[in-house]
Amino acid sequence: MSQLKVYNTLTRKKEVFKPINPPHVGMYVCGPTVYSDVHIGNCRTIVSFDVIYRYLQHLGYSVRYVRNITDVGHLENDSDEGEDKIAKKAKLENVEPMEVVQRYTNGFHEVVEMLNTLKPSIEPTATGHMLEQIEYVQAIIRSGYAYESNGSVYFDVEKYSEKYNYGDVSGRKIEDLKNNTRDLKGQGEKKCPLDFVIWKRADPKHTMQWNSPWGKGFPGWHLECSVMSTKYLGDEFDIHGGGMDLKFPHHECELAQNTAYSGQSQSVKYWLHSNMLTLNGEKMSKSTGQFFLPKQIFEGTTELLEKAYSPMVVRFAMMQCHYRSTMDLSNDALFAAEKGLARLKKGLESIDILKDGDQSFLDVNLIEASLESAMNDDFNTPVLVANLFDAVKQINSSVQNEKPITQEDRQKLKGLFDVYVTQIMGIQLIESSKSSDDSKTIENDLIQLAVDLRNQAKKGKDWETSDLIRNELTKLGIQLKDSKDGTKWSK
RNA sequence: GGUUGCGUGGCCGAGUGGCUAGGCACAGGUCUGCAAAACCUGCUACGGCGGUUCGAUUCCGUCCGCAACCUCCA
Repeated sequence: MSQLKVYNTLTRKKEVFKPINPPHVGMYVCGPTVYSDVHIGNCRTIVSFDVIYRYLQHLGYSVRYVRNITDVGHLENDSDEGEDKIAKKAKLENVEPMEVVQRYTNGFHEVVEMLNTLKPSIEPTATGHMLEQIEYVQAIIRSGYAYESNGSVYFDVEKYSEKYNYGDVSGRKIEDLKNNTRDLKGQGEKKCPLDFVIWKRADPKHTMQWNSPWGKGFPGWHLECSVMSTKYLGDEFDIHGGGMDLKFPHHECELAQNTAYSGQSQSVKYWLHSNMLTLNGEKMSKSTGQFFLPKQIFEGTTELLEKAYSPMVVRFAMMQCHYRSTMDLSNDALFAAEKGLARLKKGLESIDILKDGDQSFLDVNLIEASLESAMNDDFNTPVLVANLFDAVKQINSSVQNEKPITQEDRQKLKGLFDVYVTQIMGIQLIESSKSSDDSKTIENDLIQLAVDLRNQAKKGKDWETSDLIRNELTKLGIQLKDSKDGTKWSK
């Protein structure tokens, strides 16, 4: 069996994955800031790490998956006047900040559930860890890497970089950062423009504020992830994930905070980053309005797409692209994914109609090895999918040529689909058969009646009538398929 | 401007120093009263120019184009 290799942003290499305390694995992924609807680009990251989570479990690891909800502290910008995103939204809509938080947290959960992602083991919130965050700030001040200034507390990047490397995650050099920092207004409280806020003074009008040793205020955005990851996973843990765009400054700051806090410079063993989703070649982004919402795809209510695509189709489209590559979302891509998914599904169904025999036409172990090695190569789902399609091709041609398969291999082959498609990629091939209510039964019976009538017409070679029925049913969105075994229909 | 990454056939997207994924689309075929669907077969690409090499799409250099980050974003 091959070993799992993961691409570590820190070393920019694929490394053999060795957990710190096997069989336990600690994984922290940056979740959403719940100040507006989650868009489909956000979802890609969640789905990417969902597959990673699922695969680690498949390998037998006991994973503690922590994903935060940012409900305070995320500023609009880095200046002193920078406003908290949630507070701003609450003011705008004249509601409680926690109302904003609750609404968009609910929306986020609803969408990621539709995309069939597993829930994290712990989903902590920033507001729920205020004491821990204040203590963390105090600890960093004690260690000498933070200073108070006018009621706010800043992380001292220059001091930090005397002993440690600031820039490891994003691959930056401190000199370059100094030279390229834009001049922002209102940075007077900082010793150096690179310093970042870990505790922010709140003015009296601010709706979200807590008492602290430095007066009333709220935590800086980067702080919560440091605090909550180490609280639940320890000062040293295995995987930290998030979107590429968080490398700098968010993850860079997080790592610096961790190190300053614990003196342990290897707080995270593997940094994993998923790439961006693009729309017409440009990054989806809330701040530029360049995005669409998941529901617009599921319901087909965006002009950029020709029709609606189900969450499973969207998820499958994501699987056909590696998590570290940018993925361009388009109607063509989704259309192709929809057709491909149907093909995969048909392939699975065809396993049942393969002929019994003493020998098998295909080597199931070989297929299994190909699926496993794809996933072990830094979670390469596109290759996994390609290998599955290879299997489908073999299945189809065997159905055609009536080649046999042993009972044992048949079960094993079906098992592979279940494990790799359903459990690891999280794609439901078989729709959960929702108990058909009465009206649906009647509908089905009526359709069957029309089909029967048409078949009677066909028997009498009354093509005019039979085509009329077929065409009218097509107009209603019902497709008829004639075959040797009779006529089947689908919606 | 700085940093990082990318540029693959009609489209989407893997990967590799020689054996040159996969899906969609397209073409031909099987099936069919005709369709549709399904299935089978076909379709040999890696931005330009140099270099290293027996051999490069893959390594190196350079040029062009694109993107991300450098300010909030998954």
